[in-house]
Amino acid sequence: MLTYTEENYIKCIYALSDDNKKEVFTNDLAEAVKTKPASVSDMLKRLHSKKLINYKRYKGVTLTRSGKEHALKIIRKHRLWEVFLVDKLKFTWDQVHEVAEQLEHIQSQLLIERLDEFLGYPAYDPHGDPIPSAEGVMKIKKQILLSEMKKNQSGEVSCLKDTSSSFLQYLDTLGIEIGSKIKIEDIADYDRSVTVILNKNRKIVISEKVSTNIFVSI
Amino acid sequence: MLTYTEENYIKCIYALSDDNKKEVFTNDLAEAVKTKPASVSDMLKRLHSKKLINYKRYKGVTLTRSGKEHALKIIRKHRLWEVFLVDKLKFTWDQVHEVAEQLEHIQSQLLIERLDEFLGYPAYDPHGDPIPSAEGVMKIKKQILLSEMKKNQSGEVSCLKDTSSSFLQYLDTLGIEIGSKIKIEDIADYDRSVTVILNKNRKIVISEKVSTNIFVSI
DNA sequence: AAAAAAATTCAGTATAACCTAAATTTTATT
DNA sequence: AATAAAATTTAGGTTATACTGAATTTTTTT
Ligand SMILES: [Mn+2]
Ligand SMILES: [Mn+2]
Ligand SMILES: [Mn+2]
Ligand SMILES: [Mn+2]
Repeated sequence: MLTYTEENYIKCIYALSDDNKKEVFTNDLAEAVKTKPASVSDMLKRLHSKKLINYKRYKGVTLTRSGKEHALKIIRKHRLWEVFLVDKLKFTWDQVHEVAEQLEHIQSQLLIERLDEFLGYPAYDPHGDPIPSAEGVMKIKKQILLSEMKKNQSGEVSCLKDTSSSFLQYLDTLGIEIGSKIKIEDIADYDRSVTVILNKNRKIVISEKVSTNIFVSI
Repeated sequence: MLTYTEENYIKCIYALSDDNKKEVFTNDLAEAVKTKPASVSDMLKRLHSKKLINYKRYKGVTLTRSGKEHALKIIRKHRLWEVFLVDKLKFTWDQVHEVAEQLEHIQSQLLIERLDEFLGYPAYDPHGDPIPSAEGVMKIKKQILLSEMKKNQSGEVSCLKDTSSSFLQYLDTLGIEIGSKIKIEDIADYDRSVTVILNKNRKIVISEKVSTNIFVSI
């Protein structure tokens, strides 16, 4: 059984490793878990002795098979709880993350199975992120960043890179949500801001900072 | 903010104090939280310094106003989650306690308000225990132990003193649930076992060990 | 009132998780 | 290749929680 903190490290390593494809480095991890590199080194030793990570001093870490399984379980729980909060308890998409951070650590196989069933086996969370199956399989959607789209290209908002409250609330004011139809009308050379036709009926201008945080399926 | 363990102590003190009417003693508390009296003494000092308990060495403890408020909030969360698990996720009444022990520590005002609303503001949990209001008011039902009923007296099963899985599962085999109609047909002098008419159509015999763990409203 | 038993506290130990500062290793630059 | 810079680890220490065994205080029994 992992401690609360160990679970957070594992989850973080998975997130920073891009589905366990890249090594994760101590300083990046320290920043992500809001602690000091020295503390991370301590923890990496622990995680290694528990066979959750592959670890060679100074060389960065990856998750072992077991570590990745743990990570996907926690992500599954986090995202299912987010769906619960939005669909059943009428939370807004910017209110769910903090609570889900706590709920993801609840230990009960039965609970999460039944929750999944109760929610109708959702495939995506409120921010468009895919929910891993009970077997630990997560299918990645084909999607590109809005900032990478060409003029006149169309698509549908599928997922958000930044899920901070402030970003989500700003999207609310813009009227952008998961599933919104997008067509690129123009891209300004000067600042890379894009003019977008939203849901075929509204024209809005999006800064580069925003367009690099929105994924679109095309 | 209280730690997980502090919350468990506070809840336990409340439970052992019979709604804060009696002092609670170190050894009893140690047994209840499954630790050593020496550890309890440590914790009592901490809880005292946080002004959650009234504490005089060797004299037992009671909760302060603030301590009691905390206790009732935790109990409220525990029981609301139990209702959720049974009503929405099809848990049986003997499966909920362990998970609720974890869920009761989730910190979110909004979550518990919305959960309460989602469940339709239930007054009782699956074991018949009253759910404190958001303001911390818990109304005690008028009820007596089945073992204290007289011959020919009638009533309705309202609450269970023992909520262990084994007891609840035994009640399942007897066909007893919250709301079951009860009439005392006979009481054996020899072992205090009672013969009961259940729901006006079935006759069962109940040992004293069982009858002292069932509350009945009359 | 003294002795025995029970309850409680005190003193010391262990573990998880963190920190700062210093040392080491790797990488980048001259 | 030598030096400088950056990244990482190690060393040593702190705080919070919770444990055990010994000492102390209170209560009960004789
Ligand atoms: Mn989230
Ligand atoms: Mn999410
Ligand atoms: Mn319970
Ligand atoms: Mn209950």
